[in-house]
Amino acid sequence: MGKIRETFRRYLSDKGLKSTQQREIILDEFLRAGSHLSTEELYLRIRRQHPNIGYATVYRTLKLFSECGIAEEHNFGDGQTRYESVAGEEHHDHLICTGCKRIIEFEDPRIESLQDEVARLHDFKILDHRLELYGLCSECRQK
Amino acid sequence: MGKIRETFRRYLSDKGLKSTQQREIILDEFLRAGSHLSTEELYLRIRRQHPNIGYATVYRTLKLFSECGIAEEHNFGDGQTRYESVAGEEHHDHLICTGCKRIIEFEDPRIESLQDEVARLHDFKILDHRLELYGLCSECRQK
DNA sequence: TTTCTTGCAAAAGCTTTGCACACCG
DNA sequence: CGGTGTGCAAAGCTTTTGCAAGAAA
Repeated sequence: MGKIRETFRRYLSDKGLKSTQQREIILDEFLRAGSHLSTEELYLRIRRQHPNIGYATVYRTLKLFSECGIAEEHNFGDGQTRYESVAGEEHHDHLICTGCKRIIEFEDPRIESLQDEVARLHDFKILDHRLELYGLCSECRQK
Repeated sequence: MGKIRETFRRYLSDKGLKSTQQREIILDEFLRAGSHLSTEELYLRIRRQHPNIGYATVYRTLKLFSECGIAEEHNFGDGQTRYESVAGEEHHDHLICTGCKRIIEFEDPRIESLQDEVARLHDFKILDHRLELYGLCSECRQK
């Protein structure tokens, strides 16, 4: 079984929560679909195959994913919360093209370590961070 | 006259917009009040002295500030848009204490230049960016 | 059974807009 | 005057929640 599924199921049982068909279906689709989906986008995808699953369930399940650490919430400024699977991979940040809305992930350990340094300077304990670069990709600049 | 007021007035006249009492009052209070205010917070402050100024006017005026570059919109994840005055000062980023909600500004040119490097690598033209470090300040850690 | 979940619909927040009247240039 | 701005209230959106019926343990 996938590591993520395992993490999720363990979280549920640890908390006395239940494993349900809906949660499995939502997790499947969440993992299958690309990253950075909004609640609504995921809901619409799921509804194709499972029209009886409600928006609230998707919403609540995504919160669960976030709580147990298999997904991260993001807010790219379009007024929708987006979720991204964190498949045990390295942390990464985002380049966001304001033209075509494309989201590119990147990762730079040098930036991370400078962040740690800033935090030390201010006697801060960093729990999370986000770095987003907004701009235009080469294609959109040509238009 | 302050540089910011001048910028704002020039923007208005360039666009054929009008300078009004309300806009002046809102700008005054915006500059006087600390940074990182939400629309509502600013509205409440203004209402003390000017109970007849409506929320919508504050909202629309903040948008104007943002358009003409004297304010920046932020979203720190609490569901409210916040505005910060950019008094011609250096760009800076934010350390946000999730305990006491305090917001500390910082600035690190080394991080900025690494960001530029990342953008170059992906053939991106950066128009804006944001870096936010969430965590606990020393006081909140002691509790 | 007992407790947790679900789906629906409704409530909440915050943001945005329509409109009639007021004001600026 | 003509066009823009204001204030109010209402509409829009997304996110949350209450509740009765349904499913897991």
